[in-house]
Amino acid sequence: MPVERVRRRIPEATVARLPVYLRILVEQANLEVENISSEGLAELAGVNAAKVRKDLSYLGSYGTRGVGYEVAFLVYQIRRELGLTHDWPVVIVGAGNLGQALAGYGGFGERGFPVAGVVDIDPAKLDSVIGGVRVRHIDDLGQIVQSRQVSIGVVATPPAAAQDAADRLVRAGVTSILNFAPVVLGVPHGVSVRKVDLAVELQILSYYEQRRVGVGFHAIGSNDSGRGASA
Amino acid sequence: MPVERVRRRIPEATVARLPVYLRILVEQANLEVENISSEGLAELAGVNAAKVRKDLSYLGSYGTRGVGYEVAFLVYQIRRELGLTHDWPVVIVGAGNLGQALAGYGGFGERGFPVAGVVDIDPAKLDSVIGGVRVRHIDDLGQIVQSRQVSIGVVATPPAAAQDAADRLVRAGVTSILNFAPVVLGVPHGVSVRKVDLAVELQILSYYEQRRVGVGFHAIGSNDSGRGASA
DNA sequence: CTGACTTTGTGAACGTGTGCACATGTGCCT
DNA sequence: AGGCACATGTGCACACGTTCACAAAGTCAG
Ligand SMILES: NC(=O)c1ccc[n+]([C@@H]2O[C@H](COP(=O)([O-])OP(=O)(O)OC[C@H]3O[C@@H](n4cnc5c(N)ncnc54)[C@H](O)[C@@H]3O)[C@@H](O)[C@H]2O)c1
Ligand SMILES: NC(=O)c1ccc[n+]([C@@H]2O[C@H](COP(=O)([O-])OP(=O)(O)OC[C@H]3O[C@@H](n4cnc5c(N)ncnc54)[C@H](O)[C@@H]3O)[C@@H](O)[C@H]2O)c1
Repeated sequence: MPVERVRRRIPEATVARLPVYLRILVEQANLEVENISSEGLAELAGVNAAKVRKDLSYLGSYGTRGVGYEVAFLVYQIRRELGLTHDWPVVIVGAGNLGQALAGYGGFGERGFPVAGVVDIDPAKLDSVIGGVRVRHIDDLGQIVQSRQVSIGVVATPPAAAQDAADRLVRAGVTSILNFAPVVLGVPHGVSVRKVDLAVELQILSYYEQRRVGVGFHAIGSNDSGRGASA
Repeated sequence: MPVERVRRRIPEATVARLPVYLRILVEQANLEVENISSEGLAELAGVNAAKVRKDLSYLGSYGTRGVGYEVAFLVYQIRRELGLTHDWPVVIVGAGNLGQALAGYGGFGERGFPVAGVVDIDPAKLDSVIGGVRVRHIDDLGQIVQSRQVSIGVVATPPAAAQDAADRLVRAGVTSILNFAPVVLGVPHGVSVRKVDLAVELQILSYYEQRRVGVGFHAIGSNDSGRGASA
């Protein structure tokens, strides 16, 4: 009886690396590379080969022993697993310094995250056009989210307004938030939040920089794959 | 014999949280709060109270049982541990969309990371002034790094130029790099790299968003402290 | 068809991080 | 002075993540 296969849960750490593999694989596909070994992919991603194999094994056994992985097929599988088979329109709250840079950046649309809207509370910002999108009033948020089926919101307001922005996003129906303001957002169950805090990143670098007194190197991880080696 | 106490190694995960505690503690200090309990701090930071205590215990036993931690003193200790007792000037490579937003953002200087310089390779970008800093040619990088004692560099160039930017930073003497380009940078031993990849963040959100079919919530961690609860 | 070679997929050992639970220390109130 | 309430600091068990090492599975040349 072909019961729909139960979705394996993929470890958090693996989920964070899959996008990196995906980017590299797409690049390789553009270079007409047809197959890639775990070692080759590991090299390009700056990680251990065993880690690559274990990560990919969560998707299923899609490699061929003695050969490696078929690039195009892996791209397809990772896309599917990450939910990138369709676009995820994004709405940006806050059309300041950062909001404008984000909205004007073409890289998101290319990767399946088109900017469905940019909203701001400041009347002076309204109706300017950034990256082909007109800045609208924050009261239009609900309408934008509904009509464009937005489920991801980006908070790019000053820290003091970030919780308000998040509340409005949630009320409008958004269920995932990427937060650039240096504050901890409170959200209801059922809503995911990821934060990007640049000052924190610099402070972490500062910590290792400070310790680097006479001593050698540090590979830094956590967020990502820091690494030493080569040049 | 007062031998200089051997520096305890602080776990990576703790180092990543200390800046968050620090920000909250500074806020509390501004609100004239004198003492704070691990529970209170945990609440504000969106983490477990035991974790807060363990994290702080790596700095030493600076709490008072029955009372909590003295805010001002903790601020001092965390600053010291993170190496924030003095400023860390930063040089930004790439004066595009993002580089301009970063350079124009006052928040870094406030937190001890003044922008010592912004460089670009495109003659058209030269001599424009962003956030009080004039954009200079990338050939001036060495001079800027030397004269301002810069040890942290920010890469905000297109992906194709990122490795070149990193190489130049390293050659100029920079030993920590914050990379915004979606590529894996190769650097020599002794150089730390952290990367911020916004597309990756969105793709991680996409993964959890996709799975949210009927099911409840997800707290997302890794980078940070995602969280569920309240509104 | 055989055998040498390549590379995957994964069991198992290890290391790191988390969170409970509680003994221990501190301040306050009577 | 003594007792009580409170909050820290940490031992311990468990969960999660990483890496090694190797059998199994496949390729390819002759
Ligand atoms: N610019 C950077 O490079 C940078 C770097 C790190 C962090 N950040 C953080 O990103 C956030 C935005 O930074 P920025 O430099 O763009 O700030 P900004 O002041 O330039 O822009 C903030 C925008 O948000 C709008 N806004 C204010 N309250 C709002 C509300 N309630 N609803 C909707 N919009 C509202 C403002 O009108 C303004 O246009 C801040 O929290 C900042 O700390 C920015
Ligand atoms: N803008 C965003 O919101 C955003 C978001 C996510 C990621 N990024 C990434 O950040 C990076 C910068 O993005 P952007 O939008 O600012 O791009 P951009 O094209 O606007 O700016 C890039 C700048 O780098 C300069 N440059 C090119 N080669 C250089 C070199 N070898 N040395 C020094 N400078 C050089 C260019 O002259 C240009 O001014 C890209 O890698 C992009 O993928 C940007």
